[in-house]
Amino acid sequence: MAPNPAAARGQETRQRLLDAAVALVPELGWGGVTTRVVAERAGVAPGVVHYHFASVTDLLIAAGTGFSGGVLDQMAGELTARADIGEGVDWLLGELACYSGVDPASLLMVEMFLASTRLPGLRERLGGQIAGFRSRVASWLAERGYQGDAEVAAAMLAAAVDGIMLHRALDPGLDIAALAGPLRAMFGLDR
Amino acid sequence: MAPNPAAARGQETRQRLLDAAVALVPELGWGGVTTRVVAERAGVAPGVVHYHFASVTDLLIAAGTGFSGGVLDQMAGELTARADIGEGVDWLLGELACYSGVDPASLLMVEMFLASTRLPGLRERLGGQIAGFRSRVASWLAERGYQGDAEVAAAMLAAAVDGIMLHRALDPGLDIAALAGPLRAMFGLDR
DNA sequence: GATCGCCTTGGGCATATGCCCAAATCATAC
DNA sequence: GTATGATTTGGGCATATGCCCAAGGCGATC
Repeated sequence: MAPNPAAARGQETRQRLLDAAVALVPELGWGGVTTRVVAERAGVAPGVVHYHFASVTDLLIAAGTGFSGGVLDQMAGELTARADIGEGVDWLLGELACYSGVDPASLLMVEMFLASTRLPGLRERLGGQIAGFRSRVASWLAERGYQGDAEVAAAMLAAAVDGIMLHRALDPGLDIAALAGPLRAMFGLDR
Repeated sequence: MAPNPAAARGQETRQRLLDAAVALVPELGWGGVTTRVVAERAGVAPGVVHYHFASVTDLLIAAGTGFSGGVLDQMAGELTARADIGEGVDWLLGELACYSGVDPASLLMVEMFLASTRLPGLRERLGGQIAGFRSRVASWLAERGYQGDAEVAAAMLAAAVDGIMLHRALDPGLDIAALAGPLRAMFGLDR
């Protein structure tokens, strides 16, 4: 089976559709991304969408989980590379400062949370990714000598991160750096 | 100006539309609520929607902010009635246990967060309500002897609550009670 | 009974949507 | 040159959408 060059081009336009979807969901909302809009953004004819994907929803799920998987994997990798918990929390808050709460990445994540309540397929995939993230963070916490249930602390940390993201969307003036105090206290630091 | 009875009936059907919208947004998503669906749920003809509201979006904003205002007001009232911070945090977690994360109230709140990024009018109103909630909680924290910046702690608490809500939607097995440990630690309790 | 205000009805218009499909395209293999 | 295999095209269909509007109640006032 020779590596068909037409097939290769096909994979590339498929990727362009995925990229377009990732960009459009934050702009228009999960339900606002339509066949024609995503095709136009990707620079292809409308029919291509249903050639590469069974439905618009399928495209959105593939695009969303592809994005979230990458983000969570990289974030877990960088966090667990920190030498101690305090340093990790500080790094995490630094990262959060880059996310305004109304940036595309944050919005896409929240859109996926919501859509997953109506799409079992998405829910299963995203839930698995988050569980993986939590377990990696929990191992890191335990290795770095966290006193208490590391699984619970990791869940609380992940929830806090997303909560902060959510609230920054409404109040851009929220001072991220200041939140370090309570967050560090949560892990028994600064005593 | 006599209290016109026809006008009174009008206000009642207007309220039925608001109630229907509050029920439908969690079921179908913000963008999934259409003129005809909300009219049918309210038991009125489709035309009524655009008689009482300038647009479907207007209806959704009015319904959403009406709901969130009530929830936040009541929650702030009950929380700040607690005698000390530890008791308040425990009560809050108890409340959260009632919200599954996929219950209508939680979903409506998150839908509003997202929609507010695309609707300045909604954003302004919802942002104001959250700010009010935070300032009430901050006063309560300060009065109860919280050591540190009460405004920051209130913001972190509110964010944590919403983050927990978000994560429960994906992982119903998340043990709320266990989160009390890190949360209490955040306020310097249990030392 | 006639008049007046407000609410309600149900249909209609222009537009947008998801998905489909016969025909066109195009680089390669023969 | 022609056949092959895929991708791509652009239009089309049935349906759904937001918003509008002329006509119809319906109770209160005269």
